[in-house]
Amino acid sequence: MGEGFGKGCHLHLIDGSAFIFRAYHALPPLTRKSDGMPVGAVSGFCNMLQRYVDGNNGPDAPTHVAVIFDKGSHTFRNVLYDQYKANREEMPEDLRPQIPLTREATRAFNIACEEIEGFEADDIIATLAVQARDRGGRVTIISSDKDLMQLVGDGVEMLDAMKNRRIDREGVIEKFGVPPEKVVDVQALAGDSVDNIPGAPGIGIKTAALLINEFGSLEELLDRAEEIKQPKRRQTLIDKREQIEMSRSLVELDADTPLDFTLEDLEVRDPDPEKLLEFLAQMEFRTLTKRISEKLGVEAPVVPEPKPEAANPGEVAVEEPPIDPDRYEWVRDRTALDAWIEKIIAVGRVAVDTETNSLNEMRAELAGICLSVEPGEACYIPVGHKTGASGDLFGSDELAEGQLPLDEVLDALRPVLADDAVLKIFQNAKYDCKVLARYGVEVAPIDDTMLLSYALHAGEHGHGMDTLSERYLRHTPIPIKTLLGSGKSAITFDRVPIDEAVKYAAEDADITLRLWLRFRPMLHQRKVTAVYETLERPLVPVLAAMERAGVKVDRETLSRMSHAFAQKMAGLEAEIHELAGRSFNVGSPKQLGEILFDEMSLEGGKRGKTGAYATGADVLEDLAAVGHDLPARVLDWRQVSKLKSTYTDALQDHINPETGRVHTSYVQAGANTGRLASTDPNLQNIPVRSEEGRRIREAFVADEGKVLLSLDYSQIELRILAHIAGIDTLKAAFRDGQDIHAMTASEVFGVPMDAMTPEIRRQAKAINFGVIYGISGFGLARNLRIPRGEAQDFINRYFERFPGIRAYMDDTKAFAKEHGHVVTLFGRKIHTPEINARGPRASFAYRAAINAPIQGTAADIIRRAMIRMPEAIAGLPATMLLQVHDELIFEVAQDKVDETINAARAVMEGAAEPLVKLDVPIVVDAGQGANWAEAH
DNA sequence: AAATTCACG
DNA sequence: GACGTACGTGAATTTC
Repeated sequence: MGEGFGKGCHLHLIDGSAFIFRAYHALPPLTRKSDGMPVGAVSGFCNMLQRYVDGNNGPDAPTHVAVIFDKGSHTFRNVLYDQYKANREEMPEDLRPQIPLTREATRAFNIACEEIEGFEADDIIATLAVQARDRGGRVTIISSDKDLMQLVGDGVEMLDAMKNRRIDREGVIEKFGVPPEKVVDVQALAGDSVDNIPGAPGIGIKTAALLINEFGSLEELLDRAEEIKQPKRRQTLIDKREQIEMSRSLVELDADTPLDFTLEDLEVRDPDPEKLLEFLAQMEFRTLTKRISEKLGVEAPVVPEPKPEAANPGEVAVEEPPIDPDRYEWVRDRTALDAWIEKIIAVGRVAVDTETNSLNEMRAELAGICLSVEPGEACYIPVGHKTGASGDLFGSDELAEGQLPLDEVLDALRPVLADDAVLKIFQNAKYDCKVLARYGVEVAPIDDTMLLSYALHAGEHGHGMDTLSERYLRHTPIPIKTLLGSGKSAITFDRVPIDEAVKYAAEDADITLRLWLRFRPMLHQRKVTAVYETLERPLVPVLAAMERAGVKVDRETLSRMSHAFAQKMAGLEAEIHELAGRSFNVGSPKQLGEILFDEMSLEGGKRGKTGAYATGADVLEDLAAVGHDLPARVLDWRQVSKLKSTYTDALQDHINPETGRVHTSYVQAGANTGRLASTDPNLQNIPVRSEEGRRIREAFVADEGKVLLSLDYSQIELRILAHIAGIDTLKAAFRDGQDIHAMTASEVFGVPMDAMTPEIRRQAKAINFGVIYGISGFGLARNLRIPRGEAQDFINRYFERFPGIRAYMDDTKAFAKEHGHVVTLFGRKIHTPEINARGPRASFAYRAAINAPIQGTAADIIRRAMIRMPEAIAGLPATMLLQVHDELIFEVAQDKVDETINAARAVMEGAAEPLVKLDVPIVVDAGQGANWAEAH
């Protein structure tokens, strides 16, 4: 033992509970490999201790140190107030078993570890701090807990280890507006929602500090409460005196905790390397064990390596040769090609991949085709490679050596590709099928590893070849960049030297086949065969046909609008600069934020995480509403700018010169819920909500003698919600064809239907949508721009009136937590891997899990309609062109409009059947016109 | 490449 | 103890 504690000594007191919680929330839920014990918080805790110890050198190093923990949940404060900390959530299940381990960790670092039954850590810290101070020593409390700030002063400081910021007397005044000795008085008034300390209702820290500074102390304030001018505040202080005084006793720390140890026991000790490393090894912290053993100059104990995980748990490993690009074959003559075709027919399946000179399926020209029949056996048949790939600036259009003629290859392959008895396997079949179709080659039947993965793993990960190969084959494919380069100097695939192309291209076919071998049997095991066979596979040719058809877009109309928008923008820009007093880039949120909140010093400037002011539409609207002209003009400018750049300008570039039409591409495996996505260009977000924007739809026109037809599902998601959650009132309303939002308003707000106002209906509509999105008080409040409490009241009343909705939400959450996925009415599984995470990520996952079955079921229904549509309209001069989530757009000869509507509507309204019989009617509205604006 | 904003259902 | 929030998308633009 060293000398007694006294002058010159420096005591560090670490708030152990704060360390634990911070560690727990900062790290993903790690488990110990050998037995699955959760150890994430312990790991973080050790890292924090290690960092703390490392930082302790130099003149300011502590002479004494202890980590202080809470022990027991019942303390003297619970006797004072039975609601003390009553709103605390239960400790998470996976944290509880880690608590004793953090004590062990502390001892392993050879740091004093102190706790006393029935006392909070804060009281022990207070007691030690006071003792140390009284004996002339310095104290640093390592915590950012504001409850400890009352201890600061006279050589006692706090240190926020996270921000590495010391908090002294000045810091406390900054935080509380009063010096440390009056912090308790302020806290007594302000209360604390975290610890459930009531305080004085309606008084926060700011007001409390004001009052205490004015009256000098809490006692004085309460005694002279009559003198307060504000009537409400005066009354509160008089009425709630008892509650405020009790709050004070709750927040005041007890510096007389009976200790069973002394300050001398806390003397800093060097860690015992053997003991520390043994603990770390036992926890199986590899990195930390290594780092600390290096630091201490000791050999690291052996931590057992975990067994490598099987690529797919539950899967039998497939015996396959390694992926070796040098083994692939370059097919350069007819004999070789015929041998491959013979092999394909014998096996009855082949993985196919086409290489082209463009990613645009409507323009791409074939460079070559690759085939694979068995893992490790693949070939590349080049047909369009040009000479002069490198060195020659312009290349040359001369065909390179060693290629069969394109026509000969296609003629030879055509029968196999159309052969019912030969399955053609692709990764993203739609792309290859569209390219081949342009060469007059039909491909059927097909399988698609991307869609297999989508049916199996939606929500778990992406479904691109690279992702799948790395995840399921533990192999990183040759990056296409190594062949094509990137940026300006990038070349197209038809200019890649053939010997290199063989390795890359054939590898893709090899990988596709290997993925197929794994995924195919998994469909049954995971019970998603029906999803794949009825919702995915048959949709491929339907989408391919829609994309190839394209929609006619009138360039003149767009061009005229572009010019009008440009003029309007210029006018607005001049006005904006005038109002700002100087010129700046209106398109730059950063510059705009500085103008608004720094130069013009408008209220409400909030900075985002990057430090820039937020200038979103909601912010600007609030400013405009209080009479500021500049933000109002910027909103106008932004609207016009968006319409011009994204729509009238960009859309013109997408008009295919050969067809005069715009050919979007649908991403079938993009959205986790089963929805499609539309890209290049996105035709699912063409403006409609604003009058000005809607006019862009006038540019989407029908060919001569034809009209555009739009059929859309009415309120499909709410109908599905009513069915799934089993809400009789809602179901009846839909059956009776009532206004569903007005009905909701009537039920929730108690307003009779004949007294309904548009405003009340609007609020009910927002709640209805909110429910579909996994409602929260915060979200609804923001949407309706009402106080959060009011929004919460709405929600509560809604749940009271429709208890089935809450039951649905609870059940869905529980299902997701148990199974890791949710499921649509048609069996589509949407995985929710983050549902058991913690913090904001879990909240996201929760809301997504609520929404997914509803959005996903709607997506399934329209998919079923689309798949049946070609046959239903087969005899009609009608083409299905576009899908916008709940809407299908057709182009049809003028004289067959009614017949088409009848046929298409029947398919859409009956799309759920026979698999699912909904308790609510499905209603489809129809519109027609020369352009999309008229048809919608 | 990331962040911000905004268009749609 | 502290934090961030309606669900699902794609594209243009600015900024780093």
